[in-house]
Amino acid sequence: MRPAVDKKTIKDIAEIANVSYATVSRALNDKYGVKEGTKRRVLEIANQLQYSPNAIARGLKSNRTYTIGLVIPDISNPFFPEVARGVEEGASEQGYSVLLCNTNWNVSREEQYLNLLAERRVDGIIISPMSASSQSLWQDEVVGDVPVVFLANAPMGTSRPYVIIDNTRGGYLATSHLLLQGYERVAFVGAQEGSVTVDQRFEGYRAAIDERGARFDDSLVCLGDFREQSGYEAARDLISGRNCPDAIFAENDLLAIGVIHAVRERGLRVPEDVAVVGFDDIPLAAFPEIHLTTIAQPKEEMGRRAARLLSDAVDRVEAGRGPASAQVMLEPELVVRGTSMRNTDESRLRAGTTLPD
Amino acid sequence: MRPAVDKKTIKDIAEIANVSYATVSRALNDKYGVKEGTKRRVLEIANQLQYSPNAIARGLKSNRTYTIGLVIPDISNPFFPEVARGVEEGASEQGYSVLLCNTNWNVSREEQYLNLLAERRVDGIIISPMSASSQSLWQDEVVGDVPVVFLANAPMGTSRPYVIIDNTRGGYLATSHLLLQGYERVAFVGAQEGSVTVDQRFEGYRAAIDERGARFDDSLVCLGDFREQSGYEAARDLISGRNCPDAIFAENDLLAIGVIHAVRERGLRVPEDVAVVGFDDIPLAAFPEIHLTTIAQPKEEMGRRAARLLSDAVDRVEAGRGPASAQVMLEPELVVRGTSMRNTDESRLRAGTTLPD
DNA sequence: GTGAAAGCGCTAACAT
DNA sequence: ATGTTAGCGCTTTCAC
Repeated sequence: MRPAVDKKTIKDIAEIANVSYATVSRALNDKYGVKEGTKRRVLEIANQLQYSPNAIARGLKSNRTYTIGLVIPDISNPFFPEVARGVEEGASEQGYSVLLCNTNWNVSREEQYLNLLAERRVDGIIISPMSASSQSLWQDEVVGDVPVVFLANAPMGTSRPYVIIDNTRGGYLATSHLLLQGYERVAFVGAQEGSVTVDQRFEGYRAAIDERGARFDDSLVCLGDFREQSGYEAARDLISGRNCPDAIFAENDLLAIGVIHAVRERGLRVPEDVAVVGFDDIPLAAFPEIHLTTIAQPKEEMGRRAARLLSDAVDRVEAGRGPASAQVMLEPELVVRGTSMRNTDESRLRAGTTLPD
Repeated sequence: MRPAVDKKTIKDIAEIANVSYATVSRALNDKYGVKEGTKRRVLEIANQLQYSPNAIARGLKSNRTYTIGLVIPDISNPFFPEVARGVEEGASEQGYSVLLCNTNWNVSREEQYLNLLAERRVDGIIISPMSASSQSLWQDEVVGDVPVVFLANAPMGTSRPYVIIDNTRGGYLATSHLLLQGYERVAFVGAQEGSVTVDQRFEGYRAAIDERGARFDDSLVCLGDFREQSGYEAARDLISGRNCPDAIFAENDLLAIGVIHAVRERGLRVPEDVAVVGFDDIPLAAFPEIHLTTIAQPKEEMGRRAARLLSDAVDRVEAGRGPASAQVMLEPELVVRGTSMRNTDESRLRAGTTLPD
């Protein structure tokens, strides 16, 4: 029971304009079959009344909400804001609004949100799932027939649309680069096991090692979680271990930064003693003070494309055509900065900018 | 005309359960006046049918959408992700979902979104407005009687609820700190003029200068926009000007980081030659490589409190009680790090961590 | 304890 | 060109 001025409806307009409210609806929606005069009058009155069409009612009738859900682990993780921005942009271009769903890296919250989105009858869902778990979630039980697009992280072998980069290739690029620079004992620092992206990046790492004739060493692989602290700890262990690596590939930038801190704290130099390559190219990585070599994902573009893909999927479903699923795999890009080049002017130069004196 | 399995409704359940659909509604909503037996049966069937209540229909009936709009300039600006996270958390605790509205620092998009949110009949709006402009927007024409809570940035003298920090005091703290460290010519670098927060931070700056008996110098004030680049340019100009400052208060951290880069590029040392203090305490500021002294805002908490405030406001409106407006002004906190301490062990120590050797 | 029916605001047949 | 009416899925009187 809202007090204040209750919102005006088409009936209010109809009454004043002396027409049926069907006519008002037609006029407002620019349907044909309305005399110019009445149309103008209706529009005029609507304006005066500050009429605001009720999207809820419209949605009930049309079965379309023009809303999509964006399900991500954590908006405050530096990887996601740009992605989210891309999604928002793409979505709003297509006339959709975005419900922000932060799962907090929590599988049950992910499922909760999926149910919520179903109840809200969103037109579609863009999700960056916590992969391992998601395998089961995506057995269609939860999402039903709502179009879904995976973003940045997709279950292996899914038939649904997605926008990702080639993570395996990314891992390969990173590791090859290190090997080509002459580093020989390249370690792998990763977040939780069982994550599809982590696994694939590791796969690329392995492939590069094998291809370049380096020796794979189990003790050079270190898993933890996705936070800086985890990278810090991993690197600390690696360095103080019996066979200290001379390069570390961290499968995300936050980890990589933690790695750098641990290395420096140990009194070692980056990249002279230990080189570091990250993954994602978060904004932090580009800062002169960090200047991290990394594998870039076009985050904003990925978001935008996911939104467009979803919009297409919705249209297709609406039109009765089946959910043909575009699966977009973008090329990762190696961005060479200062943490991976040994004995070059570049590395000295860059390291130099960090110095206060 | 959705194909596939059309969603089940209470009628479907009613049919199978051999009761009227009113009864189903009651059972589902746990209303009293339903025999235990039927209730269980209904629930059972609902479950089997994978029934998912239609929030749209419910919303139409109840005039409540359990959705709020979060209107911010740009989620990819490092200040906002944490704020958004807080909002999302607070909102979902209270049973609300969050529509993410990125205005892209664009006044007309801000207004567009406000209209959109009105059409969607959100239960309330949390907004971090682009203040100067917003003065007009908030003449209630656009938002009507939808509860609004301002976040981080509120129009001067508004009677609506808000959650902000004391920006004037923040500016004062930052500047005093610099003055107390013995710096004498403290410059002010700010984003666009006419922003309430910028103005207030400047006011604090002025107050501190006057109070500490320093001389205010017009040529030490430099306005631009909110990006790092702008801080960089401002500092470059200040430094090469006739009276180079020995300290710079930048009213946000991104600006401050730009300032630092300009100073270093000029061959000057931070903080020995030029001290820098920022504002906001974005995650970047805490990194050892930057280690920026700054004024902290409890971003996540602010978001959470805004969500709670809004929830309260909605409840109040719903209950017919007027929109009593809690206005929360939090204390800013000076976080002293390495960019503002001259000639102390602390500063040398901190600067030292930056060195690769 | 349960059913019948009205109605939330809108759109879309189907009349006229 | 416009009016009448049904109905989207649900909640909620009001009867029985």
